[in-house]
Amino acid sequence: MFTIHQLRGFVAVAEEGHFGRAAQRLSMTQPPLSRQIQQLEKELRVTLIDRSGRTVRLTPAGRAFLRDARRLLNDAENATQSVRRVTDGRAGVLSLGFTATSGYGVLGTVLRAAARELPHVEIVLSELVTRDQIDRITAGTLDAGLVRPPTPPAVESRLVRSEALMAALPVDHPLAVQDEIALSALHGADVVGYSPLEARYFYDLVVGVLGAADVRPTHVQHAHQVHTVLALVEAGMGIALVPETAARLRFEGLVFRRVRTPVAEPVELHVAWRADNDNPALRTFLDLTLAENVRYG
Amino acid sequence: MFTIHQLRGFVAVAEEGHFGRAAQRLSMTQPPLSRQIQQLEKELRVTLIDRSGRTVRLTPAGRAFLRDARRLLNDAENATQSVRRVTDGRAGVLSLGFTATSGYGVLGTVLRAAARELPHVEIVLSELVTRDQIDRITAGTLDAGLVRPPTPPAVESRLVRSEALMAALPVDHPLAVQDEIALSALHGADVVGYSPLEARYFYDLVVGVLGAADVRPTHVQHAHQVHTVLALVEAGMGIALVPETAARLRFEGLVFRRVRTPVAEPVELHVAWRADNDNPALRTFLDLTLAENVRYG
DNA sequence: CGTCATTACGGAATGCGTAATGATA
DNA sequence: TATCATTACGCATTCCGTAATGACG
Repeated sequence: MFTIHQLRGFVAVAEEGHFGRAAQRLSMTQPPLSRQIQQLEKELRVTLIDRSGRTVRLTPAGRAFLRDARRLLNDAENATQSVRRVTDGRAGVLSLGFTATSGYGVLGTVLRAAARELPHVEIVLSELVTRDQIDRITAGTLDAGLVRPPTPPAVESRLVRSEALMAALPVDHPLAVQDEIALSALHGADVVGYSPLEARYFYDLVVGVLGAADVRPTHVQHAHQVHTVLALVEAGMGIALVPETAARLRFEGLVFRRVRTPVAEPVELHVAWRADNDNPALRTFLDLTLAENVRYG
Repeated sequence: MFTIHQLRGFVAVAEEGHFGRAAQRLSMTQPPLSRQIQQLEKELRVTLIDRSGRTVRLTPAGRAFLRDARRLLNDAENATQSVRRVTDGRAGVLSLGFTATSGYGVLGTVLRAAARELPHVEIVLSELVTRDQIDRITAGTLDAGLVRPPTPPAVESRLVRSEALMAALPVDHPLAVQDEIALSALHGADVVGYSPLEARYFYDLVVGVLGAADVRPTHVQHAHQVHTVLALVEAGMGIALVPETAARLRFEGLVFRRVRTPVAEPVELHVAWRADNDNPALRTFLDLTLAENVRYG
């Protein structure tokens, strides 16, 4: 196989049309350059340069090879630049998990910021519940995840965004006339809740918020996912407490109202990753995700 | 810049996941392979392989570079094959001239045969009169041309196809009722002829054919190109003698009739080229063009 | 005969293989 | 401690530069 050095030599000679000038351009003397080309030709078993005259003229094969040689040199240079970008975290592949709910709000902001700031980083997305994300992060098949707390000590995590709870209720519900709904108003009301296993975080959150206020509603139904909960509300099964961003899911006949809770924004979304993950794109991705304009943008 | 050898080494190690086996595959021992990779990494200023354990694990940068390295090796191999095809005449660029009239018949046959037999040869076409084709062939800017004889001694040429002359005449012309028209029928008739300068070959041909038969028609008009001649015939200016393949130009209100000439097929088309042309694609192209199935296909 | 490419030759650098060392599971 | 990668060292090859030769205009 020929050498990249030989390609350089050939391209220089072809472009200068002169061994002497080509050698000068390559900071060397003519003889080794002459041998380089000879060796390249021997390797290819093809004559690239017509030496019948004293002038340098490419053969048809030489002209064809010149294009390929230029492209190869260019690609080699690009490969170098590209791999350096990967170590800088400015290129590469990052696998990112996210929960269904985070997809309505934070994920879009994060992806837009990444597309803008890290155009060479390809982000591979997987919608997964928090538990599965943590498993995969631990196993090393996921670089980062947008998850609900808590996270085990084995993985790092930081708060990305916290948001308020809102009440979702049918537009014709008596409470819908109010701008803001007190927790006490839910006492005895029909409430659509979350599955204690599959939606552990929201289950605990809602139970905690209502329990602290000593409000005991009637739990009429459980669902795994926020959009299912909203569908049940729309079907008239009751009221639900959902994160603020879920209000982006426009359901016909559904309204959202502020709920005053002890903690103003009790719904937390964290980004989680493994401390010893060596993907450089992870660092730049985390810097980006934890930047203020992404957290609140 | 890194070496193609280093790329080979890296790809082997990455694929085998083991320096020893990779070295075996490359028919060498581990130590130089190990150094090859180190040098590649030093050159790139990037760590490609995680050596923390005893196992070979690629870093994210390594995974990214593996793709590029494979592609570069593949492209280099392809470039070698490709340039060899050029010297075989099975690839490359061939510039071909043709006269407007040859475009109606032979050219299509030639191009179809070339596309079938020489798929890697790109044929660049130029429509030019014979005189300009000869000039460019002599100057070396045209590899071959489909021309009318005669050609000067400085260029080689071979007959590609000869064809009969036909009379083109308006559908309502008195002579149009005959299947075949005798030259003597043209005596005194209005005939649309060819320009003695710009269409020298056809001018000489028609004058020669008619003169030998001692037929003296009335030359009403000259034109450079066959399709112009036909347009004049259609306009009722007279009869014209045109090559057989020109009958492919379907003009409304125009019919073609056989003409009995001393030589059955007096219209010749030749392929011309310069003897010292070093484009290997020219040889294969000529072989193809002069093959029987192209000459008569 | 002057310019330009190729061949000739000597020294430096590179690269492989064998042997020794180091590190990990 | 056994396996696997890296470092150490000696030898062959490669590659560059200077000098000499050859060829075209």
